[in-house]
Formats: sequence, structure tokens, C-alpha cells
Amino acid sequence: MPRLTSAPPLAALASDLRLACMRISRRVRFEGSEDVPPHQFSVLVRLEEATRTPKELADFERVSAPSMSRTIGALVEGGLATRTPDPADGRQAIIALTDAGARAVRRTRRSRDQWMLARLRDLTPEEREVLARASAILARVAAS
Amino acid sequence: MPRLTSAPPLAALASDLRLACMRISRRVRFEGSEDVPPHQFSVLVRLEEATRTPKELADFERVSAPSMSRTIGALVEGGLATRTPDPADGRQAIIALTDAGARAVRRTRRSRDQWMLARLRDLTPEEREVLARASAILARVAAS
DNA sequence: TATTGTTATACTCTATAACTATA
DNA sequence: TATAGTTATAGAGTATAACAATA
Repeated sequence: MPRLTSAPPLAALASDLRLACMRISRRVRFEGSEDVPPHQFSVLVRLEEATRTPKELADFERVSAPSMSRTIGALVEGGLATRTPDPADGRQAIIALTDAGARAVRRTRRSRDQWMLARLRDLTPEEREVLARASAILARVAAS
Repeated sequence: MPRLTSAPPLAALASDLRLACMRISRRVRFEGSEDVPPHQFSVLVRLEEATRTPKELADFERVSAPSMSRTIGALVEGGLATRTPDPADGRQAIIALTDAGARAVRRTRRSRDQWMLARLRDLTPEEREVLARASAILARVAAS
């Protein structure tokens, strides 16, 4: 039974969709047993793709250079990342993920997925199909 | 042109959907010109529905009583909320929204909606229809 | 001189422990 | 005694300003 949503006011959709996404995020954050603080986790994820310099990480996380310096320090201290001088440019450092760091990312990710997975099980196949299509659209929107 | 997603692995959907929602939230938070800090905003929203006691607010926000006491202090100081003794139970206080607080909520909400609204304009009607249906499902999931 | 990064310092939000007041 | 709330104190995370090293 498809609902009649042929021409919903765009502003209402924007507001409802934003709220729904933020509430999902909130629940995920609350329900998941976080292994690593959120700001550290963001950096670890970024390091999964490639090694980065502190400046790159600070720009991506929209955080000041000193804050990132501190975060990196905590990651290195915890054995989740390494900091080595860049042989090509002595001003820069290269931050890389350790095996323990990679494991921490997988662990946190798995924990965060659990709550969502449990909820999806209660939905109908049709609803899951809608969410699958929406997921692709939202991913594109978030990246735009 | 509907994509073939007849039987996506549920775990993959959970992960993709969660990530998409969290990234949308992140973008909204970054792009919006925040008027009030996030933790204060959450409390103001909660007060929109009804007056609350500090304990109720602390429980809902999953924060310690002293933290909530401090947050409430900031809101009262800023003229966004009021704190009055409960005539029925002298131990409790009643926290209520002021007009300025209600305006601050609307302002922040509008700012957060702007980014999402702009993105929706670039989508096709079909994509917006999918998101409208997904929004309702996600809202229900987040509340479950 | 400009860029990269760290250290110094301060502010905010968080928490636990200790305290006051009321039930 | 138990509950609601605040104050005291400390631990993270953030920022700006100042500094060191390299390009």
C-alpha cells in the first residue's frame, strides 16, 4: 500500500529526512559500545584509505592543527597509528594505521552496525527495498 | 530505471544505511551555522514538547546530573530557559523554554534544513519519492 | 617568507565524589 | 534513608597564539 506522496513540499521533506538521519545517528552512537572516541575513529577511518599528513587530517576533520596534533598523539600513544617523518619534505609527517588500529576500526564498525541490523530484521522486504534505494541516494547526497 | 536490489545482504544494507545517515548528519552539522551548541540544542528541543525536571533531561540526554545542571545553568544564563522550584516537590526544579529559546530552536532548525533542501533540489522526482518513503521508515526505526 | 607541525595556555563539556535540602 | 540537585575537582577535546624547523 504505497502512500500518496506525489508532491510533498520539499522543505518538509528536507526537514523530516534530516531529522530522521540525525536521530538514527544518535541512536547508533548511544547503542553501540564505542571502542575508540568518535574523533579518533574518524581519523582511523581516514587512514584506512591511505596514509595522511596531519594537515590533511585536520582539514578533513575540520579541526585545528593543534587539536589534530593532540588526537594523533593519542592514537600513536595507543598503538593505533604511527607517525614518521616524510623523507621528501622534512616539515611534514606521515601518519599511518597500525594493525591494531585497523582492528579497532573493524570492531567499532561492527558494533555500530549491530543496532541497525537488528532493526532491519523487523521491516518488510518492501521497506528494506526502499531503504536500500534510499541508502544509495543518501550516500551520493552526503558526498556532494 | 530501478536498480536490481532484490535481495541485498541485510548486513551490507545495515552498514551502508548507517554510514549514509551518519555522513548526512555530519554534513548537516558542519554546514549549518550553529546558533547554540549541540548539547544545549538537544535540551531546548526536549523542552519544546513540555517542561522537564533536570533529572528527566539528564536521563534523556544520557548525561550525568552535574553535566545537565551545568547545561541548564548556561541556558538560563543565556535567557533561553527558566528554572523554577516545583511547588509540589521541593527537591525538584521545573525547566521551561522562554520565547528566546523557542526562537533559537527555530533558527537553528532552519539553518540545518538549508543544506539538505539545496541537495534535494538536485534530485529527480523519483529519487525524492524514495527519500520521502525512506524518511518515514527511518523515523519509525529511530523511535523504536 | 610561507608552510608544517608542536607547545603553551585557556575555555567548554564531561564525569565522579561530596554536600545540601526535601520526601 | 532515599531522591533531586548543586558545588568541587579533575580529565578530555577544542581553540588561538607563539614558537621551531624546513622549503
